[in-house]
Amino acid sequence: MARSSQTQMAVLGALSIEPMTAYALREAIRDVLGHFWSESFGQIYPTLHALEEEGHVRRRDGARARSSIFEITATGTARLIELLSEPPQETPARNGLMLRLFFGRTLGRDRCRELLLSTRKVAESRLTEYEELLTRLEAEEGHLPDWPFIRITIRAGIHHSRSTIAWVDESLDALSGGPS
Amino acid sequence: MARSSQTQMAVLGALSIEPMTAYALREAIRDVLGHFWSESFGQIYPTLHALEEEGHVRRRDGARARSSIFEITATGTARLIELLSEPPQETPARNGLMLRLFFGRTLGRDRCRELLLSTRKVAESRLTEYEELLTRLEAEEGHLPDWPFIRITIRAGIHHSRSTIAWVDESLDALSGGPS
DNA sequence: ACCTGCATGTAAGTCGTTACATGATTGA
DNA sequence: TCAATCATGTAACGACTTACATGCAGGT
Repeated sequence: MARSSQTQMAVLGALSIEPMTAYALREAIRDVLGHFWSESFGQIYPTLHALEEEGHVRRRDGARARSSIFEITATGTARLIELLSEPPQETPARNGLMLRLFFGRTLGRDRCRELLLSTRKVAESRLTEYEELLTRLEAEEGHLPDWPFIRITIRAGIHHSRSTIAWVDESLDALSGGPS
Repeated sequence: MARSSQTQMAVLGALSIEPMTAYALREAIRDVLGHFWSESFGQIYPTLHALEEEGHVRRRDGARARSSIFEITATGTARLIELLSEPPQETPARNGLMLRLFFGRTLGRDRCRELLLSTRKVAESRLTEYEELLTRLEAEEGHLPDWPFIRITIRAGIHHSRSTIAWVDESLDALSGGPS
């Protein structure tokens, strides 16, 4: 239930795909889940130790103790399924862009336009990124059992970016005409 | 700059539209900004007091001291513009839905379908809500100078909900065929 | 007399980030 | 040998939420 189960979920999930060190874990979370998830450094180590004590992960000790590779255990997999089955808990909404636009009269039309333009730029580059990622992974990992699910998350990014771009264009139109 | 400027922005922004009590402020933030912003109770009072000390808001004292109506001052407006002009700071991504779908192989196809269906349901009811809100406010407040900006934020909700629905439908299609 | 809603606040605790501190390994 | 990267951890701090505590006003 409570107790930062969110971080546990991300850590166990990553290890369920492939065993790795804490350091690699952090990079995997940043690079692979980065588009929709983040964990800070200071969370990963304590969580990993807690999971180890509970027997949900274990060290697969190769020669050196200096860098331990963690792998998920059977109870860890059970725990992961349990966590994944909990309803996603919404983080409190905090959209700085919308807040600024909402008070756009005070901020001024020009600043709003700039905000919208830079939002568009970000959305466009994300869109390209997602599309390339999809093509590349489709070829490299298209046969893996995880792929259909990974694909869904990338498609979400694509849909979202496109809708952002459309909304920005509409909004810029709405803001033109009339002075500052 | 730092120091929970986000909360200050929301508070000053709300007061820039209309003076009100702390209590009303909390309700306004929940009801009006609720779709993209949230402030907890325990934040609003301290922030309001801090803003008062800095002279950015003042109490407009009617008869009773028991409920003070706060209004924004000239320096408060300046401060608000300053805050609104700062680039929106991204909150670290934490999308529980995507995390669960990403590990969908472990979670299981059926659970993923359920998740998607309930996401669709939420998106549909949001969409209806936004559309009704837009119609209603267009009539009631369509003439106010704040309206074009408020409208943009509602349209964002509409675009976003629609794109979510389209993505869900696509994903459900992708998940059908093949067993659990 | 009582309940609901308006109104104001505080305290404790969680969650999470950032910065700091340390050291091994590897390649140039 | 020196820099970059891999690797592990802690400590301090900040942001935010929840629960608690209090009391008034107005309607039934």
